[in-house]
Amino acid sequence: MNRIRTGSRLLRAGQAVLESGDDSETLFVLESGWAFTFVITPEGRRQILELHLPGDMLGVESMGRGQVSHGVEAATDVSLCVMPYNRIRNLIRQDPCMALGFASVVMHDRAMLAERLSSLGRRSAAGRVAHLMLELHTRLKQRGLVLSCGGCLVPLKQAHIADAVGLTVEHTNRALAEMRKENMLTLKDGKLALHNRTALVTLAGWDDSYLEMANIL
Amino acid sequence: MNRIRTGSRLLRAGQAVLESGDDSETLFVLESGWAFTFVITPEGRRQILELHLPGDMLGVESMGRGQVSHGVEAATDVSLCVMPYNRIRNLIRQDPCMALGFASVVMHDRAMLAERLSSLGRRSAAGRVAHLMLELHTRLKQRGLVLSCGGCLVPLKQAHIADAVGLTVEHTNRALAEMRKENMLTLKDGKLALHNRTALVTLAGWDDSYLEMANIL
DNA sequence: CGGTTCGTTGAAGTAACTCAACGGCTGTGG
DNA sequence: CCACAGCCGTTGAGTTACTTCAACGAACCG
Repeated sequence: MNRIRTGSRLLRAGQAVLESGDDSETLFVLESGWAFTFVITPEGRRQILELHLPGDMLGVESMGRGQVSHGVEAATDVSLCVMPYNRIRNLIRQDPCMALGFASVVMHDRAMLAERLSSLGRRSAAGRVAHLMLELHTRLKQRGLVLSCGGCLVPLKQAHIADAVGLTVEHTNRALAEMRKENMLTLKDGKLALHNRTALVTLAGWDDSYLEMANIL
Repeated sequence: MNRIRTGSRLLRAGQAVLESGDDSETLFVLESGWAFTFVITPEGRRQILELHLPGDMLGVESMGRGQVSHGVEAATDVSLCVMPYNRIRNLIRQDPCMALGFASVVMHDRAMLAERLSSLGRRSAAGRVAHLMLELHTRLKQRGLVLSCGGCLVPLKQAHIADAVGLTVEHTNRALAEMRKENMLTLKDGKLALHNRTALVTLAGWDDSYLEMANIL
C-alpha cells in the first residue's frame, strides 16, 4: 500500500470527503475515524448507503465513472490515506491478483448493500436498528475494535442511524429506547453494548454470513 | 463466451435456478426470459434484490463463497447458459482484463442495489414503483428490447413488483392504479407503457446515470 | 449568559398494512 | 361441455406503524 499512497488527509467531523458531481480521481482508505456514503433525494431527504469503519476503502463506487456518484462525509474526525486512481490502475494491470482483490472488495460492499436492502424492505423499525447494531458490532470485532467489556465505540449521531435504516430520527430514538427498556442494548455517549444478543438476533433476523470475505480464486 | 459455456438449461416459470444453501459451482447467463434474486426473512416475507433481464449474469453474488447466498428463481420460462466457476477462474487468471470486466459487472450490480436502497429508504410507494418501471424500461432499451410503440414487455406479476419495492401486493396495486388514473403509465398483460415520462421522473426522483457501465481501465 | 446541537417525549396525522371479499381467467376433471 | 378450483388483479374497511410537528432539557461553546 505504501507504493500507492500519495499522502494523508485529515478532515473534521461533518466535512465532505467526496462531493457528488466532483471529478473523481482518487480512492481513500480510512485510517481512523468513521465516514459514510449517502445520497440526497430531490425532496432533500438523506439516505446513508454505507457506514465506513477504520480500514475501509472509500470511493470505490465512483471508480470508472468520470464523476463522483455518491457523496462521502466524515462522521467523526478522520484521517485518510490517499490513493490516486491511475496508480491503482497500473497496479491492477500488472498483477491480475490485484484486480481480483479489487473485485472482492466490491463484492463485499455489494453483499452489505443487499443485506441492508432486505432490511429496509422487509423489517420493522426495531428490527432494522437491531440489525445495524449487530452488523457494526461484528465488523468492529473483525478488526479487533471491541472493548474488553464486550462493548464497542460507535461514534454516530442518531441522525446517522436514522438515515441509514430509512426512518425518522424520532422513531429511531423510540426504537432504541424500547430496546434499552427491554434490556437488549444500550447506545449512550458513542458507546454500544449488546446485553441480550439472542433477543437482538431474533428481532433482526440476523445471519452474519454476508460479512465474510469472498475468495474468488 | 463459447469457450466457457458447458451447455444450456431450460426452466419453467417459478422454478429455482439456485437455492439458498446449495453448493455454488456455476454462473449463468440469462439467454431468454426473466429471473430474480431474492431472500426470505425469518417471518417468511420475500425481498427481491435484483430483477434479471435477458443478457444478465446470474449467481455472481455467490462466487467465492462455498454456498449460494441468495435464491434465484425464474420469473418466466427461461433459457440459461451455464458457465462453471473453474473455467471463469482460469480465464481470469490468464487475462487481467477479464478480472476487470468481472469487477465491472459487480460494480454495476452494486450501483443498482445502492439505487434501490435509497428508493426503499426514502421514497413513497408510488415513487418506488415509478422508479422501478423507469429502471426496467431503461435497461430494456439498452438491450434494444423496447417495442416500436415505445412500450416494452414486463412479464412480472404484481407480487414480484411488490417484493422488489418492499410493499404489499395490495398497496402496489393501488399505486399502479393511481398512476394509471393520472395517465402516467399502464402495466397490463405483461406490457408496460410510459405515457407521461416527465411526471414519472419527477415522482421517482429519477436519474439514470447509475445504469451506465463503469469503465475501470 | 444566550445560542446551538442533540437526545427525548407527547400528540395528532397519514401512509401503508391487514383482512376480507369479489370477478375474470385458465386449466381441469367429471 | 359445464362445474369447479386456483391464481391473479382489484377494491373496501378498519388497524397499525411510522411520520410530522412541537416542545423541552442537558451539554457544549462562544
